[in-house]
Amino acid sequence: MNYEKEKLLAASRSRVMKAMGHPTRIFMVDLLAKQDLTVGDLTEAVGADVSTVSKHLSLLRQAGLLVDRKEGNKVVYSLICPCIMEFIHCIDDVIYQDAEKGISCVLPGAKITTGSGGST
Amino acid sequence: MNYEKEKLLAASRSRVMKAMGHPTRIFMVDLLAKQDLTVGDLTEAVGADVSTVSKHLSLLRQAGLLVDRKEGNKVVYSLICPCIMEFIHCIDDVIYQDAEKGISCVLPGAKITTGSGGST
DNA sequence: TGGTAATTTGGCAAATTCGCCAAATATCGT
DNA sequence: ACGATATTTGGCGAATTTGCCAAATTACCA
Repeated sequence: MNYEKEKLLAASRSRVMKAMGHPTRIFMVDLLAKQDLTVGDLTEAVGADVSTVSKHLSLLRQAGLLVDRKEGNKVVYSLICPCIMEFIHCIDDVIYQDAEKGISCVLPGAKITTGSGGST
Repeated sequence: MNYEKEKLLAASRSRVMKAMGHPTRIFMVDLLAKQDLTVGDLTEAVGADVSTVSKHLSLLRQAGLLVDRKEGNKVVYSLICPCIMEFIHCIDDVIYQDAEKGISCVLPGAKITTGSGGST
């Protein structure tokens, strides 16, 4: 089989995934899920150069995840699709499972039985 | 605020996202959502070098998205978390919205109202 | 045991991404 | 209009990713 359509779809999907495949970018998406924020706000939260943050935001906007609007002096960014966070919580499930396997252990509240405690 | 926890979480999330942030890799995840497949099967479907596919699969496994098992001569890969596909379908929503804005237009069956008729 | 098929690993060049600085742009307040 | 604040863009070196080839590894079968 050729999988032409599937590959095109995969290309589009991967673009959106890749947009979120960066710590700073998904961190900002997380913040924006709670409230709209200006570039300045996000810059302070992220703790990187403004230009870096601006470029990350631009990338997320191009991926179709964010919209921006001008408010006086500032630019306010908003998350477009509320379902994104549901989606991200699904990812968290994967992380939990990883954690159980000892791959990573960073989810707040994750109950990791490290140490010699026998897994069944 | 410091956002320490949030940043750690973001790092984990971005790892999983990044794993799917590649056309070939998310294409394989899509295929594996329908049925388990061997490296050989996937290599044929993808159309790249076996070693390339193997490395992609290894990366997805390390991200906690796939598991592999040996069956005789071959290695069979399976998608761990069924919810991944729901997650991906949420991404598709973003793509649809992008398409409406003319950003991209690749979803099969997407109804894009550009002025001129496009593909059949 | 030798040969074959299936998969993984090492290595390397090309391509892409990342983050900072400096400069440009836009808007506000006076 | 001028200076200050907020954001974007250009550019560059550093780091990472990607994909192919060749070689190593593993399991099957005669």
